[in-house]
Amino acid sequence: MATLKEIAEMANVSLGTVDRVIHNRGRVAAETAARVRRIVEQVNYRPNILARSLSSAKTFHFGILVPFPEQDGNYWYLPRQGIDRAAEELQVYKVEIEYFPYDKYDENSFAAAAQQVLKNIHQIDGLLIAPVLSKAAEKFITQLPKRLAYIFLDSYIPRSHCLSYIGEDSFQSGLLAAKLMSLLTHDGKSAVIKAIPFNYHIEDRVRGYLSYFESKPSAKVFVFEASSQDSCSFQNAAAQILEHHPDIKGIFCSNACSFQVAKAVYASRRRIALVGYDLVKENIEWLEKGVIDFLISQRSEIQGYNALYRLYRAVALKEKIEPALYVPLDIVTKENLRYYQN
Amino acid sequence: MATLKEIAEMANVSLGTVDRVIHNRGRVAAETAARVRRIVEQVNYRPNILARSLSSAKTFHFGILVPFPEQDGNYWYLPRQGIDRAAEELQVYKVEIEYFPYDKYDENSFAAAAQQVLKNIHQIDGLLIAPVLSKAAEKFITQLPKRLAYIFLDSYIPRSHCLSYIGEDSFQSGLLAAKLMSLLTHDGKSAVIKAIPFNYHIEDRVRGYLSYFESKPSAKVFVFEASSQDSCSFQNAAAQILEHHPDIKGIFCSNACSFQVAKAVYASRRRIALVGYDLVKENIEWLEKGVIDFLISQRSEIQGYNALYRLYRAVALKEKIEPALYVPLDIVTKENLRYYQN
DNA sequence: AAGAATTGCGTGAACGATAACGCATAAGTA
DNA sequence: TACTTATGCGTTATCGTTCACGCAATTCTT
Repeated sequence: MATLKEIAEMANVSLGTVDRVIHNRGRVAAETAARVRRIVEQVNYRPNILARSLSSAKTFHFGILVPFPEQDGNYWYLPRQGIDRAAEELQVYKVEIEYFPYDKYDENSFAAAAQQVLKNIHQIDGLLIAPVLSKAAEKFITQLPKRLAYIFLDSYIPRSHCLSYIGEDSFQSGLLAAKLMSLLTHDGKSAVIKAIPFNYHIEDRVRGYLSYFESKPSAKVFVFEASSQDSCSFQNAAAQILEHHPDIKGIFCSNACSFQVAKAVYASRRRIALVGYDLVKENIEWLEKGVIDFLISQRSEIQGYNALYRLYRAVALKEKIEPALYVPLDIVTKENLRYYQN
Repeated sequence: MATLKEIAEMANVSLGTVDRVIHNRGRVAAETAARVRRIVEQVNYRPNILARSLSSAKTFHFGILVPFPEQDGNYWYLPRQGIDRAAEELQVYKVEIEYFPYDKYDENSFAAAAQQVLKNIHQIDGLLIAPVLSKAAEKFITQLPKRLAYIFLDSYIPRSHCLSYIGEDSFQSGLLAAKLMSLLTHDGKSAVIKAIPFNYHIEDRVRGYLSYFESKPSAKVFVFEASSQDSCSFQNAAAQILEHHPDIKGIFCSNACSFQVAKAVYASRRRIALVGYDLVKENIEWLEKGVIDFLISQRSEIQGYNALYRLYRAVALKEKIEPALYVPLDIVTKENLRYYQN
């Protein structure tokens, strides 16, 4: 691999000149610059990242705008773990992160976090945003300086200038859930518990689920709602379903609160197929107990890890990154669970 | 993070002395060494990897002993992809790899590859071994110099001094396959196609499969064999099964040759549940077509990637690494396939 | 006791990039 | 004309290691 020094020799200039050309720092004659650039192309120069981050005085500051970890049945701990892991690895590359957590059910809370970010915006080199509160987030990103890079995690805002989106394909994930339910119940009657308030992901999962069964009219599906803010709401909803639908064969829980549903199913002493989401601690316990049949995992830890890494690569290494990364939808059951933990 | 220079100042010695202490290069008074070591402990010194690999003249050479990529229905391309990806990333850290591929059905071929390795052994810093031919591999590792680090990929040799094993838990993987088959066929009669010649993994998968159904006597299971050396053998075996067992509900193919089985199932025009292994190209096609219902993937690409990375971390960074990494057993179906492809 | 070998320690040149600085020469301004 | 300012380019210190080298002081030879 060619070095700046070698290129300098080939172009009959000094190392400093090559450096100036590469970084467009000016103070180079047009002719010389062209000559250098040609050679740079020719030898397919790639800067040595090691040398760069060793020499560069620059520290990168990334802001992380995500919901409080406890929210959505402790779901938000998972991406955070991945973010923290990436941050640790990136320490040697002079990367520092700061969390600006918010309450995902409170626009004011998001606004306050956003305000914090904007206050220090000149010393922030990039943002990782989970735009769960889409309206508030949409407003926020218009207030960002144009140069500022940001990546969306988990959710997405169309027509934004985000560098990349990392998350699941929710529709397909609902479809997958339906396929599993179809196998478990032999296309029996099933209930969907939709988390409210409105969330793009959840809606999409439910749409995916319903669309799978559209072609199977024998498999009846009923949709119910439960509030993801109130931890008991899912349990109550499930209990209601079980009480009023003695012929129900399965329940699909559209978010990480599946353990609440499991409690109700367990209490009913009936054999009900249960498909849910995400490897939060309590879900894992109910999966092990055999009350939850399948959990669909969206590799939440990996999502966080990859998101921060991509932000780093885009901002620090100026790499072009893929506009979207759809993470695998892992099907987790009692039999393969242990290999997904950590 | 403390640097050598800082430690040197704290210990009232020069940078070079600290370096000698840390690397046990001698030429340091016992007293001085102790003093330096205490401070090194105290400040929890971690060498800066960037600076290290930038300055170090040392290039690491790792040998890769794996079967030819085409073997086992092109299976061995997958780990190789991961190894290559890791090698590319590790280039800046001065890592070079060399393949010593062998024919997994020919002990002589392995011996020849091993001979090649031994010939250049003094310039090799570590080995990645897929000890598929366990006897030959066992003999080989006794011939290695004691200092030489090696990691097992895919398969394992007990009582060896390997740094780590990376692969699947085959028994559990067979169990998982059985669970899926049980769902697909409602505990109907199923056939297992066991790949021969003898292979520890395959045996274990089959044992896992059978053990799952032991508790369900209604679900009859028959075991057949097919040679993984002869590409048509699986197709023929499947055709035989389908012909002689009109009441069969599902086939479990114990290795990556599942696409051969799919051909036979497709030709029979019967609706047969089919569970197989690994995301090789042809398997993916039959999964998309709906002939294969589930593929269990052992993250073969990731296996390769992680294996080389661990070898690097163990040898170059002298990190302690986990003695075993059981990769997740991914359940891949038509609905979530696309997110597993690369 | 004179010379050789060993021990203890410091020095300084890499590695490849960043970025400040300095110094000519050229162009613009009063 | 004498000055500032801009342009074009080279030089050099720095980041944190590695590692060869060199030079005393000490110890071992014979």
